[in-house]
Amino acid sequence: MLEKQMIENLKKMRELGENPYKYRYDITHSIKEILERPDDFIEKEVVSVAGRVISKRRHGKIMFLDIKDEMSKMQVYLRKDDIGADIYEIAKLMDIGDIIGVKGQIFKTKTEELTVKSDEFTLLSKSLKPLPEKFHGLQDKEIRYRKRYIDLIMNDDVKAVFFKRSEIIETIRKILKGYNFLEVETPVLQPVYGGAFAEPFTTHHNAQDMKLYLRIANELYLKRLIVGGINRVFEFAKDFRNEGMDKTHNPEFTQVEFYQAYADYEDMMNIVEEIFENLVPNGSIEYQGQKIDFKRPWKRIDFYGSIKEKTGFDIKDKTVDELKDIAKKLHIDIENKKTSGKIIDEIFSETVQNDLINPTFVINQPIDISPLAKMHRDIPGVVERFEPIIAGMEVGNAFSELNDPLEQEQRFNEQVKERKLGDSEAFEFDIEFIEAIKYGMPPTGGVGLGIDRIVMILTDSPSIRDVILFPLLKKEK
RNA sequence: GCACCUCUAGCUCAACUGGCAGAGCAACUGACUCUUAAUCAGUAGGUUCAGGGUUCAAGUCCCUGGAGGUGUACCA
Repeated sequence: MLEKQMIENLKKMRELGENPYKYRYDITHSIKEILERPDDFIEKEVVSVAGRVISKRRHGKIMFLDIKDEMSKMQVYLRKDDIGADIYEIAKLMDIGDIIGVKGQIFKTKTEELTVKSDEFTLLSKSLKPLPEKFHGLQDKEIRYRKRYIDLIMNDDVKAVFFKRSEIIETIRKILKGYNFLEVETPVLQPVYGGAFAEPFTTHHNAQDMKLYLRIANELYLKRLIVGGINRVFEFAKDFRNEGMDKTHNPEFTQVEFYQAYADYEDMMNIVEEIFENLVPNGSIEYQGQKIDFKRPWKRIDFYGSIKEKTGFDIKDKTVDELKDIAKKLHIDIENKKTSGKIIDEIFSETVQNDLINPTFVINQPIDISPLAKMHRDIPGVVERFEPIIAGMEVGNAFSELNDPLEQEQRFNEQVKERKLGDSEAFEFDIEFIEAIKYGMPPTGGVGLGIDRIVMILTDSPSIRDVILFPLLKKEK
């Protein structure tokens, strides 16, 4: 009904000789600029601003509007006597949601509100769908995610999250570029997937009649570039994992991975700390009611050691049956976990991970859950690896990269075995990657950081869907 | 995947143990030249997510399906 009325208003505008969809409009100032230093504008230069009408108060021959541009909103005062009777007729046909431009001086009303006194009024784009009610805004989560544009129109804090997201990515990029890392692009479509434990999405290339996977990670390609002599390399990558969705998982998500030749995992911990030092300049933030302190150096805890400390059990060098027994004693459900690596990992996340609120590097993970990491130089059975944990969330993964091709070959073979034992997430054997590192890969440190989770933490968002503009939803039926 | 919850006007929400489907905002008509959740008078607006069942009677109870949320599983 309302839509019918809005189309009716559009028609009436056309009958009055108005084109309701203009081509351009000269804006002299953003509303934000005017609000920031009002004294420079009040009763001074003529400004023109443009934005969406979000509310309308008509009083006979005058009207007040609130318009909103990208960042801010401001009141507009329209007088029939100022803009002319013809234009005032157009203004009367304007609906909430229409996009307009106004030109005039800034003044303060009796109630001290900064207002544009419009001498010229231009309807720039007629809307034909009613916006949600102004006071309660848009609450329905389904509409907010499915039609994010309405969410952005109505909810300023949502817009702020995505501006912040862009800022975070820019900060990371700037730091890496500052250290002469080269930004590259590597394939999303991969004939062999690898670099992480996950189920891939599969697709098909018709012309080549070839099965392809959407990447679950870009690690093995970036390492090829290290082999090729690009000594510092990074990529902001959309990765895809064919798995369940929850507060911290979306099937497509963003990671930044970076690799530095001649560095080890200690060096990479320093860069990660530096990145967060820049992302959180005042040293601490609050996330979901908990204070998080980012001051360097971050706490480091040993993978096996922290489990022992927490539970009293030393789970290193145990058989699968012994591990199952320990898990049982700790009341951890490991029904679906078959390999010792999976059980160990589960014990860790159930006992230690959730309590790590302040940024912590969990270091020296077991070798059997780290097929791309180099063995620890001193401690047998573990690798040189760290996972940064913040607010109980794993926000990254990093190692001194394994560059011994024969050992890598062996590790892939282990994965193939696990795959045969039923672990559908175990690696495929990537023979081309082995070939690449056979040409010689320098010692290298590498890091992957989960951008979405980092944005969640820095914007105090409880769900990954709040930091992804268009999170995956089922098709509407 | 499983469990629980939700789905009513464009939006935000009501409707008792089954008994005429309602309000505010938005919209429409009229009044109003400093209002701001403008005000005042009036008007209109519904496949109650879809389909089936029980009943004299279903928004409400039952079944099937859909979408969303929360938790859990999976997921490094």
